[in-house]
Amino acid sequence: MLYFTDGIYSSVTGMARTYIADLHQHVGKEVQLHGWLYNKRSSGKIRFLLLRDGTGVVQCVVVKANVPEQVFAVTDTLTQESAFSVRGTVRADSRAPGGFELDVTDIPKVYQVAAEYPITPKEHGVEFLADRRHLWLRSARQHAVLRVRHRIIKAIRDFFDGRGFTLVDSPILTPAACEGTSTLFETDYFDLGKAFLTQSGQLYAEAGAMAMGKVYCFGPTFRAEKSKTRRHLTEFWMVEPEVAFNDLNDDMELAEEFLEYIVQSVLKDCAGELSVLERNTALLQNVKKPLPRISYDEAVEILHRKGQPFEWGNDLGGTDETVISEQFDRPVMVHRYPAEVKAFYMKRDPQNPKVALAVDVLAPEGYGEIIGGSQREDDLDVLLARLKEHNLPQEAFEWYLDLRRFGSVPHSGFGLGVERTVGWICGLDHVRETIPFPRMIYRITP
RNA sequence: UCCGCGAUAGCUCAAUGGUAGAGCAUGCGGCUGUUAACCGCAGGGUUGUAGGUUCGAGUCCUACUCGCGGAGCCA
Repeated sequence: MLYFTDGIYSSVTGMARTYIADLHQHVGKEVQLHGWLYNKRSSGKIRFLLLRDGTGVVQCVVVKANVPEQVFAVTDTLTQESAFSVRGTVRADSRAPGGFELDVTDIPKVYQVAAEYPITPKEHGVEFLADRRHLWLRSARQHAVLRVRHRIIKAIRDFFDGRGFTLVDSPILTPAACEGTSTLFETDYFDLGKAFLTQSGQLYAEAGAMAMGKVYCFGPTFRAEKSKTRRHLTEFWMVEPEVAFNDLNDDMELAEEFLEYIVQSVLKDCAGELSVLERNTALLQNVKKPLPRISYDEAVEILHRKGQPFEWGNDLGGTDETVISEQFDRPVMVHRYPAEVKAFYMKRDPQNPKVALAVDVLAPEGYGEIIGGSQREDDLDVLLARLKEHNLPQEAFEWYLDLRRFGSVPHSGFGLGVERTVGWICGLDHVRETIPFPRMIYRITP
């Protein structure tokens, strides 16, 4: 990848700016880099400055005999995270982790000498780092996670955009609970009463699908549940495709192609990042369609065979999901859940009205549910009955019911949780590292 | 809301109920190839808060606060 070694000039020296990731193109030439001091080592008359610029880290070697006295003196004033620019000659060196070093000729500008930096090269606890998330983002590990996250989001957009989907954004402020189940964040909304932060864009995506055929919405989602686990955030990102005339099987096919596309894109473009994260990619290589499909009934059989206490009719818990996913070498799709544990809008299976035409995709290695989807109930009268059963106010859903009054068709869709997907692909032990500024029940800063 | 674990130097952690310690970071000094560099010296503490037991509490007891993990709920 090229990082714009283009016409951007330093106002200080009039010399083109070069990025560390592009150094391989400049071996033997003089370049000027701009960045921050990542770490420093010294040995008498030689200084090793580790410079990071967002694209990588390079060791800059300052030899006392080779630079003016004041340049050498400047190196002793630079503290960790001080910002400066450095000029020198690029040299390939097998000892360097990145393969290249810079033989420094000048330090033309020191932007700022940083105050004592709290995050040292040694280990820190999670609370300490979380309090300084805005600085923690500068570390190599966090760079890798954020780059993978970026690549995943790009893959999501490329996948749908390349298949004729239209992005139809759903609102974040909504008048009522979408599904009536979760606890939502509430706020005053002028003279119109209460408003809630959305827990899902799905109902609006259905309206989009009836208008445009194939749509997806992609935005932040909010849950006020007091969930306190490594898989939960109060604010997270979800992408929700919705397709008119798709049944449950079409939905599962879309989901497996989608997951394959995301994972293979990351494997292809983020090998360096996954290496920094020490991620074993063997299982990720397996993520290709077809993904195994089992019914909820078969999932219950697996649990019983593995000695897991479980009663038909319950939803799968975190441990149950892990036990099931351990039986497979790639994500597994579990379909046809008991209708009673699922949302009101899911269509029941005509073959067995006790189950809903729903599907959850469970990621391997205990990362849990990354996709939840279903075929939607498209019959007006059935939907009206479901609203009553769930004690939901019909008037709040009139617009949604209109979708069944004016050209109702079978349709289906699903939602993918971005943070869980990032956590799974990166092999992280907590979703709080998958988003730049995580929001959890006991943390809203920084 | 429930269950479990934890809180000691800026950070990560030690310390049988008997004088509060180390590594890193910081400051000073040394070293021309260091890779979380190394070597020497120095500064740095109301042991989360409030009570209690004891001749004596970082250590034992009670309550509280905050955090972490899990359950429930969910992506």
